[in-house]
Amino acid sequence: MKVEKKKRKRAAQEEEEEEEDGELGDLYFRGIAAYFVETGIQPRRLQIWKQKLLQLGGVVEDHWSEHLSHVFAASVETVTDKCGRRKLKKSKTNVLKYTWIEDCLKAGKCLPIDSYVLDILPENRSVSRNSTENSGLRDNAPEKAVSSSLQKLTSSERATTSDWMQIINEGGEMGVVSKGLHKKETEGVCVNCEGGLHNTQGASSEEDCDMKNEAEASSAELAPARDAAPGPVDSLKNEPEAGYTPPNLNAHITGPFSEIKDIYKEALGDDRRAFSYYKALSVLEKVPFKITSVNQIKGFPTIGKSLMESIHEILSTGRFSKLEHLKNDNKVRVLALFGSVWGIGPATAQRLYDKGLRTLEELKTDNTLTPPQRIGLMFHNDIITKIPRHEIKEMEAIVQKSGSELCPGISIMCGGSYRRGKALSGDMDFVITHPDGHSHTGFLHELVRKLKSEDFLTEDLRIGIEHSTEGTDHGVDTWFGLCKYPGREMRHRVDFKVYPFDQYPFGLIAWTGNDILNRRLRLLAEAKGYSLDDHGLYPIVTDANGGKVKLSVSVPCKSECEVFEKLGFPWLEPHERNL
DNA sequence: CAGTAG
DNA sequence: TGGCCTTACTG
DNA sequence: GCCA
Repeated sequence: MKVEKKKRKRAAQEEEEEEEDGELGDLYFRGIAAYFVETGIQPRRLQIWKQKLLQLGGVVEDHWSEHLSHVFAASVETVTDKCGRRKLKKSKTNVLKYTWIEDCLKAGKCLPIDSYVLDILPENRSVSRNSTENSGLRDNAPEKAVSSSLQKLTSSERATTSDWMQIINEGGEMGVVSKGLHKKETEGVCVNCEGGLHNTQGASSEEDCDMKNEAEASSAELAPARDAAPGPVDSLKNEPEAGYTPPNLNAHITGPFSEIKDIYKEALGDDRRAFSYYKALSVLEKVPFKITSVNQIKGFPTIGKSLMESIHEILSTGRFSKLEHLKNDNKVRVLALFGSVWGIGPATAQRLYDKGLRTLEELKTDNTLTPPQRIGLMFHNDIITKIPRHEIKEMEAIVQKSGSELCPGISIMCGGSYRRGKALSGDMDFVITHPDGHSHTGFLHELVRKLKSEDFLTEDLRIGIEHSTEGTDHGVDTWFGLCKYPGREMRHRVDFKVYPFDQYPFGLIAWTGNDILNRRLRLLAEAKGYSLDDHGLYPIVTDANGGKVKLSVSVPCKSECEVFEKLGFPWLEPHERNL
């Protein structure tokens, strides 16, 4: 968490499409008009594919129709659910696996489609396949279908495509939220929401039950939308969630980028530049193929001129001179080391350096460190060590058990990167509430005391405000500190946040992240005349003087998915929030 | 208030 | 060229 | 650092 839960900036905008692309030579996707069946595909990968397709001369449509040249899907099942078996067979559309796009990108050219065709079987789903018929259909030269489909592309359809890109690319400016996404929202949000709450990791049994009821309640409210589209809902419900953590194929780039990002942030205090690398990292990590040429990522969002040059250097020479330069600078190295200590930022690191200190050992002799910094220093090595998922799961159970003993019905959930399904996390973020709306008051102090007595919590780093018993304020109890995995002395960073029940969904979203999602939700809220933070969604109204005023009463939301829904943002399972 | 964190 | 988050605690 |  530590690393990724930081600054968020305005993410990249859509690039200016067709215009300049028209002059480039290698638009090997020219003439392709495609629809993407999204079921079972990570949103980020979809984004990249669509982007590349557009970039290289193709057209992406947000709905299926028979004039399209290509349809891409993860499997036969998903595509037939979405488009209908009969229609597909009737049309001349090439139905391909997504791997075709990946391989084309890798190859840098348009490959033959033969081995990528998804065979649409006749009515019975049995195994027998009519390869003759299929191959006959598929062997149509793409150009043929393409040219005709191109002619049918009206300017309005192209505009649709642009809208799509805009949304995919940024999620900002969502005031314009478009048809394609909107459709998906109304179809999928309720059922997905239910699934999402079911899937929440390690909730105590009572709490799991509560959450389930909550989800069902909200599903019921939205029943009309669901009833309106039974087919797609079924397919979404059965959607197999493949690979929560796709392998990063571009560690040769993201590794050095991550290093330089940390240096900019923790040693040099250049947050802006650091965040540029951070954003680029989140894009590069999800590129579904190994980048071997900068041409493959030309025009990607968040990757501008400078980063392109850096990537080019890494690809062609295997080195990253900018990073080497920084790492060879002894002062930068010391600043980065000091800055990696919890509680010590760039300014303090610089001050300590100026005092002549050079190592963590020497730092321990300094008497100007604050108590939290001293603790951060003492357990520096522990704290920077990532925690394996299964250990977090056990520790979550410990906290839940103690919490329940203390206050039956309390809900304690570990959010952060753990909830997003990561295999390793830098820390643990516990988000706590109580469904009765009042028992959370004063709970945190007791919980911390009990967990300390059990030798689980060890050191305090920071203690948050006291929660008002009146409930008129927005106070959220917080506690930051360290804990021990049972039987071991190593310390881990732990955060607790206790929310009143009505603010809980907002807190849970905020502390599940990731940062980029939070940023997008916040921008979207802003565009729709709201202000979103970790305890509510507040309408912004214009007062008599024309000034903007944030109402103090939040739009009520009983669940995470209700927040997504109110914002008009397509529902994302926790593991889908690694944007 | 600056510095720091999430 | 300037904007790129917000809020709250520590000392 | 990226972007409008």
